[in-house]
Amino acid sequence: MTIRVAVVDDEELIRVGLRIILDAQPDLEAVGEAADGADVPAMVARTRPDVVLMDVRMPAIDGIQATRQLLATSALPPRVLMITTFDNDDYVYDALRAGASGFLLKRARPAEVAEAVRVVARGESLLFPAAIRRLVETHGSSGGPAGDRLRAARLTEREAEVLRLMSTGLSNAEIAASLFLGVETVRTHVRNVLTKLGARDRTQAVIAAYESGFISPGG
Amino acid sequence: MTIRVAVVDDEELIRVGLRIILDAQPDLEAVGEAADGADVPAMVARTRPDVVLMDVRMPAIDGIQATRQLLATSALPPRVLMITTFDNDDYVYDALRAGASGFLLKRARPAEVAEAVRVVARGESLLFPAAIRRLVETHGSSGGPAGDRLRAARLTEREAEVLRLMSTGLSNAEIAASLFLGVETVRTHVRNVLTKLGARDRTQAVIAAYESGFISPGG
DNA sequence: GCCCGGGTCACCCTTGTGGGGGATGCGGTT
DNA sequence: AACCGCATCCCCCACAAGGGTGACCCGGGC
Repeated sequence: MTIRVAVVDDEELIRVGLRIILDAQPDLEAVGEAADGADVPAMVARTRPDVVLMDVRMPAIDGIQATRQLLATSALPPRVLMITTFDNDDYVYDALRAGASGFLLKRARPAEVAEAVRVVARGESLLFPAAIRRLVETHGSSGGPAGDRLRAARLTEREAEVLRLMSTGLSNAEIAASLFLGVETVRTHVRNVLTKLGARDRTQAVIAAYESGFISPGG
Repeated sequence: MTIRVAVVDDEELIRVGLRIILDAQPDLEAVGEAADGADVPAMVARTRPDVVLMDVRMPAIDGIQATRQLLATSALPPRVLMITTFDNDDYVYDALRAGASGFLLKRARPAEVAEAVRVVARGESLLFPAAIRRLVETHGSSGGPAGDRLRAARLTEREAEVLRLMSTGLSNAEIAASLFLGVETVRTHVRNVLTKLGARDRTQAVIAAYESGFISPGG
């Protein structure tokens, strides 16, 4: 029932810190560590984590490569949460393509770390705080991995419907009128959509919808 | 208090479909139909609709001409919402010049149709989601009631820059920080962008940016 | 039986947003 | 000189939006 988590980072300080944070949660359990991407396959095979917190920059094999190997060679691969400083995240797109489920800021608070682990363990994704911004500005998703992420966000039918209406520019009240619902209900759905997409507001959610291919320009 | 709507389209299937959609809404009422622009004046005089959904292409008199006649000859003309497939939008300017209040995609979802009708019935224009396409970059022609709208859609460099940042999901404060401006300045630019695009809020503006090609998914 | 996810709706609270003004300076144009 | 578009910044105000929390009902799985 507990979520098994492994930590991959070349800095021991980070590993220890994350382990403490994780073990402090009743539903999380730190089951393994690795100091380099090269050690990941063996460690994962041994400890069978549900989620791997993976640093990007590491001496021998970096987090992107390690993630790619992991998801390509394993039968039931764990979810991978990339650890990033956000200072230089040109690799965001590469990480998504490699199959990462989301991003975790190194300066995230313990509660955020724990929650992020739970989210990806559920099979959902954590696109926003770090990722979409770069997706928009730099390379393209081109209906590729980002689309999988959004689909993996597992919106319920109602939430997807609300997101579609949000993406046409409707306000909460208008969505409510269109679906014959109360505004409070729409607000609930919108809130769930924002949470699941990691979006801060409806604008970011709509951007995510476009960037992921959930919505296509021109219809 | 119900909004009276008339449908003008040469395809009966479209007319029936729209009528069903409209009558399904408690606040909308389909009051008239016409199969060609030539029949519009008489039909409008008889049924006195608040909004006319007008197809562009019709056998004898097309939607542009019918709209022009309607708004020129009637004392209190109804609002006209052009129905378009968006395949060929060369007539967008002509439609706006003729006095159309907005555009409706033929593949629009029922909820969107209903909402579009409500919007134009309120006297607002609906440049969404079809018409923006060129407005951002291109400048319209001159003259006519819609000429101002088109000219107004020309964004200044600063406004375009702000729109770009809005389209990455940034808040006003974040845009201000990015451009080393005061928040009030950004608010002014945002307000101008919204006005020029006919958008009600930043979400609609971002949608317009995507729909117009001003922003493309994937950068 | 119970639990749980989904959908529905309610309340509180804070803040960002957007609409309405206006003011200033600056660089072109006429 | 007068004008105007543009950019910058200021005020007030109303309200939608978003976060947090809790509630109810339903249907399905344990």
